[in-house]
Amino acid sequence: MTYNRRVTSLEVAKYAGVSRTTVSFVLNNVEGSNISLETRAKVQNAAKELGYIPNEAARSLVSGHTRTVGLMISHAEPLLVDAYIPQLLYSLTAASHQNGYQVMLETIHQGKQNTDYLRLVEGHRIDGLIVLNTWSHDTELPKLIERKFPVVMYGLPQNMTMTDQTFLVEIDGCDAATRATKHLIDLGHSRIAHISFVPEKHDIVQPRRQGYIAALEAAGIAFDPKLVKFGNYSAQSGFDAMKSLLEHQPRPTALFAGNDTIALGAMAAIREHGLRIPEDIAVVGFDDIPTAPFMSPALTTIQAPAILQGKTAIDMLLQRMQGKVPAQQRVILEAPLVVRDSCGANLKPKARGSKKR
Amino acid sequence: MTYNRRVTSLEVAKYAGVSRTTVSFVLNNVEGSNISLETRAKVQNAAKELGYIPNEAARSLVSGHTRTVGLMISHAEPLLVDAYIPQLLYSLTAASHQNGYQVMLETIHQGKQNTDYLRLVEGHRIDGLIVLNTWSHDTELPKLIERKFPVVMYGLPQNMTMTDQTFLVEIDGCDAATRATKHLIDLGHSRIAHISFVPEKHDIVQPRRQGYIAALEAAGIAFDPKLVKFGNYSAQSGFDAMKSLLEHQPRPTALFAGNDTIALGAMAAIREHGLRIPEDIAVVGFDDIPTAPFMSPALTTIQAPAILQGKTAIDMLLQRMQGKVPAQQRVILEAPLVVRDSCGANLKPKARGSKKR
DNA sequence: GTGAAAGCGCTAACAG
DNA sequence: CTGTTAGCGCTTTCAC
Repeated sequence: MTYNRRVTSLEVAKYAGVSRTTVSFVLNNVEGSNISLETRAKVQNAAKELGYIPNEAARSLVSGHTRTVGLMISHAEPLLVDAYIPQLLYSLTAASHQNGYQVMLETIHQGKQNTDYLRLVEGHRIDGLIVLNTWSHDTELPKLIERKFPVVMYGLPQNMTMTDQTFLVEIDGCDAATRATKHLIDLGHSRIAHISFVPEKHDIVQPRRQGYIAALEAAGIAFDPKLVKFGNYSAQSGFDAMKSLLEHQPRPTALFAGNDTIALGAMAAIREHGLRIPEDIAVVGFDDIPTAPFMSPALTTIQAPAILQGKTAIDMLLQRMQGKVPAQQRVILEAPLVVRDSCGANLKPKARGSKKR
Repeated sequence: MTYNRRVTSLEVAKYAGVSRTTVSFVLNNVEGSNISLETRAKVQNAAKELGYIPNEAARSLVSGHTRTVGLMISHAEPLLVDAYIPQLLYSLTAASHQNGYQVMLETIHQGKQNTDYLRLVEGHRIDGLIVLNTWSHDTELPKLIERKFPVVMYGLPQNMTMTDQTFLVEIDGCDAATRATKHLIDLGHSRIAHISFVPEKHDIVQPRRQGYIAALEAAGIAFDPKLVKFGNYSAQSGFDAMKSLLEHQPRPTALFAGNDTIALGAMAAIREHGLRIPEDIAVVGFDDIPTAPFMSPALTTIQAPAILQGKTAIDMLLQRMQGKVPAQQRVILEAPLVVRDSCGANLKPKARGSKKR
């Protein structure tokens, strides 16, 4: 590679007629260093003219930090089919860059429960870590957290308990699921099916299931395990699960789906079965992905605040990386139910409304 | 931060009773260093027992490379609403990790045409760069490429020409658009609308538009600029654009959408207008996002090979980073038309088929 | 076969 | 107010 281009701080120093120390002080804006405005300007000009950009490896070797946050996605497969993580990614990278941090992506594929992300930490490639999908069999993550490495998670893994080093940005999935299910109950449904992800693989799913059951119990409806199916995060899995639910007699009259993508697949199955939504089967989703308002019919769903969640997580992590203690250890964000057409609530009062969000 | 944990190669050396050189040779499997199997084992044990992980900053300071690839997404907004980039991301990170490379994400937000990604290059934080959405006003990227820094792009930006340093992994968007449009023409349509992204912002869109026009011309159909609308990549923009197209008289009888998400929004507008798909308006999309088979009706669309595209780009970049010259400078991947129900081709011959992909 | 020593480019005490 | 100097932890040439 004839890729030669190495302006070092020494060259800048020579060019400006000062020492490397001065260059470092000026360019890093070190406080308490009384350097004349004139010298400052000379250095800054020299740096600009030579196109000097410090070598980050050298910088982080001596400073001990990297200005980089790691982003671990334990199950990367949802990226392929679901719209929630991409939104999080957008917000996470935007917030990081705004604060001068780079983002290093560490994904774990195909259920390979590896701990490669530790190399990022131990190899001093990142200053902090955001964990998107926790994976409860990971025994390294709790250790890392206990060692006070800055970590922010999107929910508490099943194999961990809160300690003073646990920092979370989450929604109350149980409460949200209860509200979603209750909404269907209030509309007169009692045979309400639920399709979710495989709980062993996804910590996020347990609260949603619990909330679903809680709502049924609160209404005096017996919980029927046959009305619960597990797929993955994909539309295909929602389609398949719904097909099998439709063979159940008596047929369910409503569905609470574990996410919007599953709901989309399930709705396709319902239509293929010749049934109408919401007249024959009402559907409520979870996440409010951007395409939810444009589904047919527009999807009633729990609005998970992806953008805010990303920004909040970075704010929290930033504080931890600077040695501060965030105001809250556990930030719980609002997740309101957005009523559209798929649940049937808009059926009687008036004709279907506009799809504008 | 009481985050103390610094096993250095010196400690490993001491523990194993050898010198740092030996440790380095053993752990890096340096060829030509005759080290006894016994010593090797001692070192490897020591490293394992002490939990030694080399400091990457030190390593890359001296070696000059970082085992990291940069991933630049010029317009990050599609992440919020479209499913194509996430798939690419999945495949890109999977291929990188498989080859022992980390992925650094550099996103540009809100049309801020900055060149921050240069800091990754000049700061020696990455060994190579993948550019997802090119941005034609960027004058730095061509320079970087000319300086032989390893770059692989997803299509040639409008302000660049092929040189021997240009490496691309793309699809023939023009040809694909021609085939999509011709498919509609063959089904008897002549008033075919087209909704795409704003061309000034998205290099990818021009070939699609050209292909659309080429197909019309080949069939002797006059191109009507009023049938072409520009939105962005979102469903909302497709919805809005379609609403305005539906006011056009005589109404278009078919739509070729610039991507599947736009198609989804457009279909919602068509339904809201009380029209049927495909009977009143046939729809063809572009990308084949994973939810396309589950839309209502299942979307006929051009299948863009996201997964393969990601893998191929990494393969190419890997070669370039190792100083090799890839076999091809310009890899063009297949993008077949997938016929489902939204185009109407399945209407006459038989009832609508299964939605299984 | 193994070790001593130099140096990657930077920051930050410590003198001057 | 500025310069000298000593490392950060690793790789790698060159002697032993």
